[in-house]
Amino acid sequence: MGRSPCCEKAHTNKGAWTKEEDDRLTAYIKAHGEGCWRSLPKAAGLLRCGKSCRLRWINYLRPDLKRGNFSEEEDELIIKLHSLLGNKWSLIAGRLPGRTDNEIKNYWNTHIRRKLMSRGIDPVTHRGINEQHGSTNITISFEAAWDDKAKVFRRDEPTTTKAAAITHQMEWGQGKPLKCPDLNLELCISPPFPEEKPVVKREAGVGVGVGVCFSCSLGGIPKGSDCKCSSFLGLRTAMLDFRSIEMK
DNA sequence: AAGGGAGCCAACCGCTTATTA
DNA sequence: TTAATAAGCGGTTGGCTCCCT
Repeated sequence: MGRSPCCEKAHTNKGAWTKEEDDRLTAYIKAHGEGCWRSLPKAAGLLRCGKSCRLRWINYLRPDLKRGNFSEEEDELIIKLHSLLGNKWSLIAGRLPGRTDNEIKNYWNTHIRRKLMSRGIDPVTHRGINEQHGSTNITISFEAAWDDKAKVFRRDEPTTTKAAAITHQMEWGQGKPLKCPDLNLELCISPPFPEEKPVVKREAGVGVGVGVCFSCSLGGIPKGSDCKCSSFLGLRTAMLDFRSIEMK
């Protein structure tokens, strides 16, 4: 059995939105807010799929959208974020107020990719096109136990099945090192430790300070305002604080 | 002026993840 | 615990516009 369709295809419009449809959708959301997308089209008197309404609102009608050309600062921020996050457009968009994931994705594919190529940088790996790739091992391990009361992972306790499940969910190898030709890093992610200062590890004469928050450090949101440092990469399964990522 | 190709972007599709019963 | 459903996400497509020949 396949998934049931999100809407009745036979009675829905497709393709470009008309002015009237836009007005209806905008008026409805202004009056009732963003609620259940599935039931919205009927309630708003639109012959559209809920999914289509959601997309139209998020990508085009939302009043807080910036629109217009990307600034040089936005360009550089997108490049930085992409080098850290890859094609996680929604996460990148979250750091660029007024921009949507779709807009950034399109902009990346049409402008930035070419811009990087012209600089001799591979847009996928963010390394020089002519650079030789070295081999890399990435090992991610959790040494923590899940505290069900506090809903947090606690360090310095034996690894639990839940911690192992997260490793599995991240698809980073079930304990086996992941070979990645594009990075020369060995990473070790451990759970957050609120009172602890950011970890700085030095090895082979190279110090890596990693008290990093995307919002604060990359300039998206002023520190202390709306910054939610603890929701690292949107991972909700466990509270992974980027401050606790150790690099060696 | 017309035809064709390239670029751009809105919208769709299908998959994954989260939530609910 | 499991299945069904809803929402979210990223890749892809299709159509419009612009530019070049």
